[in-house]
Amino acid sequence: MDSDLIEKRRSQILAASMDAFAEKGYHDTKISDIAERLGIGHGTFYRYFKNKLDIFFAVVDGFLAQIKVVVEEEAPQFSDSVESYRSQIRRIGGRMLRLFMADTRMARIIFFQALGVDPALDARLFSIKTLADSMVEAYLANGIVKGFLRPDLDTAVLSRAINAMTLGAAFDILFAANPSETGNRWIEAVSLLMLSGMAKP
Amino acid sequence: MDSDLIEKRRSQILAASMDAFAEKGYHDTKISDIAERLGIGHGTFYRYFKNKLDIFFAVVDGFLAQIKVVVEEEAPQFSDSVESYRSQIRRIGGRMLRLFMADTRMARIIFFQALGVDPALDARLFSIKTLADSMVEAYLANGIVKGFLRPDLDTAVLSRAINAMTLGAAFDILFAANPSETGNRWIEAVSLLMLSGMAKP
DNA sequence: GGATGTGGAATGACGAGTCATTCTATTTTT
DNA sequence: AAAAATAGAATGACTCGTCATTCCACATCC
Repeated sequence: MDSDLIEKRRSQILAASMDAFAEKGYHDTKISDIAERLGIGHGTFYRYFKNKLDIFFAVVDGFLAQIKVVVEEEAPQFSDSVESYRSQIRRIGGRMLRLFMADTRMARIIFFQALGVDPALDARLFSIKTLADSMVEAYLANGIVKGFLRPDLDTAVLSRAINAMTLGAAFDILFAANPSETGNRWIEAVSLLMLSGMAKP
Repeated sequence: MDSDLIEKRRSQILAASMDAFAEKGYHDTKISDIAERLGIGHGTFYRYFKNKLDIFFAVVDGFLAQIKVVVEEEAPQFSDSVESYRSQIRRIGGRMLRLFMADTRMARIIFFQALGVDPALDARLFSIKTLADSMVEAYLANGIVKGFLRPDLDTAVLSRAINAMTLGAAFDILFAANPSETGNRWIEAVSLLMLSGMAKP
């Protein structure tokens, strides 16, 4: 009845599931593992979630929604110069990486488990990727229009390349001794690469 | 006795497994699926492979070995100028992408299935990544020494970033209408990005 | 004391791996 | 060269363990 309590239970189960999935992976996690972590019977689980896929979906989808928010919130702010673009890169990159740093479990699940469990989930991941790609591409197009980026850039490919680096950074951070320092190094190195390239001027 | 025939059977099973794994994924592929594709009894499978993990390992490891060869073969050739470095990027990138283009099934398996099946396999993937990272880093270090790359580059991070883009390219190619054209676009866009950056000069 | 929530035993589906048996091809015997 | 013997390759019914899911007896709360 008390929908507050129901919500509370649901999020307890969600949290325990995150631990379990991050630790042992989707297929090796039993419903009873999740229940055991909470000290509840595993039948109880089914009062709160339809089935195993349901909860995995909930776990992953919650995180994807957060990513989507970051991607979309940054969308409308276009810059006018290389300098403001650079600080934009830093800010968006920073937000994205902080998202991954905030919950190592989620990052682990996304990188190691999410793909290939269920077609619908794959599609979800894919659509976020596509969204991120087109957002980055819009930024590049803006830079070309405003005249501070080269006019001949292959924006479709470069936007994907940039997001690939973001993913690479998030992955790297997972194993870094000092995540936030590592994150900053990535942001600096990538923004330099993006704007100036590596060749000696 | 005839070890030729045994080898032949093994590779038939290997090929059928690749199809199956690429199509349905590791967990959803039954040994009987593989056998069915070949029109053999599933008991026969066990004459040629120890178990399910054994064949998955064989499939993935074969491909990883190919990647390793590409990575290692390119290692010793250091360039002296931006121009020769650029053509080096093109050549190595091209070889790598052709590897992924050559067998879409393998690329699918690597991206969607390989991770999280077995710790030993994860470790294998990881070690290839590390190898690739240090190879790219050696190239960057060479460029700095030779004086055609900026001396202040964060080579550790940038080498990872570059490999992340390579992976991004390979992934993109998987879904491209025209893979080889897409591959070339990636190579051009990334080599431009790497050397000159995107900012208008 | 009824309604609602909970635990964990019971169920059933599923699939990996085994093994006794059959089949086939090659070799040996007559 | 036909018949018999042998090796070893192929088969698939069967076993066995593993979970996801269901069900119901019991507890807890109003």
